[in-house]
Amino acid sequence: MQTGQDAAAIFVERWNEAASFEQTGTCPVRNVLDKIGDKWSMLIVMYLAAGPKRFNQLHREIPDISQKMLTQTLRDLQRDGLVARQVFDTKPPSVEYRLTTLGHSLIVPFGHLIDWANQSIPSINKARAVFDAAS
Amino acid sequence: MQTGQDAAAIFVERWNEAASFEQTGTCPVRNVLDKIGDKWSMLIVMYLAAGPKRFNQLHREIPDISQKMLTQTLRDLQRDGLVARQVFDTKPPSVEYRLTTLGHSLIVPFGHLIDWANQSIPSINKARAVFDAAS
DNA sequence: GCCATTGATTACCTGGAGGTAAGTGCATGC
DNA sequence: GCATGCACTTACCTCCAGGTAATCAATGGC
Repeated sequence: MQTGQDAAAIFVERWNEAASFEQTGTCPVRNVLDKIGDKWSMLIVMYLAAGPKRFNQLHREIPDISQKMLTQTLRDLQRDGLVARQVFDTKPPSVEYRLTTLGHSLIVPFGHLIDWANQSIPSINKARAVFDAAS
Repeated sequence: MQTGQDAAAIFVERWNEAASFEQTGTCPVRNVLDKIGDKWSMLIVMYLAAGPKRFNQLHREIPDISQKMLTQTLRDLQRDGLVARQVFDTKPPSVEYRLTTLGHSLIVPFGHLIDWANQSIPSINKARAVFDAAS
């Protein structure tokens, strides 16, 4: 709770700080949250948490992602230093993706969020049912 | 780490489960992540963490949100049971928003994420600089 | 020769999140 | 009698994340 309050203060502060930038929404916290909110980043991180994977291996395990989005999301993760890309000079060149130390460190706090989500889903669904019934 | 791995497994499982639905993206975990990823939900939760606030009070404290989005986001949070709305029958009717118990419980895991983000920003920026230099 | 696989890139298109601006009904202040 | 504040609602528009599909260059199997 205390940590939460502190975090809230920092969060709001940074957010406001970014708001004063105006030109670009370069709030560092928002920056991270955008990745978490996008459709594929966290899914890929979670798949890579199990160990390094090749491009098409990921593609097969996540059938509903397009090649374009897989490439693009991996690039973004690589750019942010969460994922490392390694090319092997085999006959048909193969590429391996693995989480970096930084990438692995995300799994812990993100895991807490997922745990919260899973625990809270019943309450949320109940609240929604009540809300929708009254409208 | 262990918790993280477990969370990852549950996450991926649920995600896939939702993928099998096909018709609607009703993955419960994605459902929660969408709120966290959207532009205003978490900012409002963080502002309300400090205590109950009135509509226009929030609007003044977050100047760059539109009335439309403030109303809409508050409604969504209310529907999910994260925020409670209380109407006072004063001469110009006033409305107060406060976090529910469920809403407060989000602050803890979300705070971990923010902490991670703040701690990791230097690494991320460095990684970006390196990546951008090599392209 | 034909086709598949590997890891991409590119052009084109759509849906929906979110912004802008105006309007609403009521009450108080000047 | 006009403006202001409160808590919205509505119509309209814009932008971009993400999807679809075609293409690429090299290689090995049939």
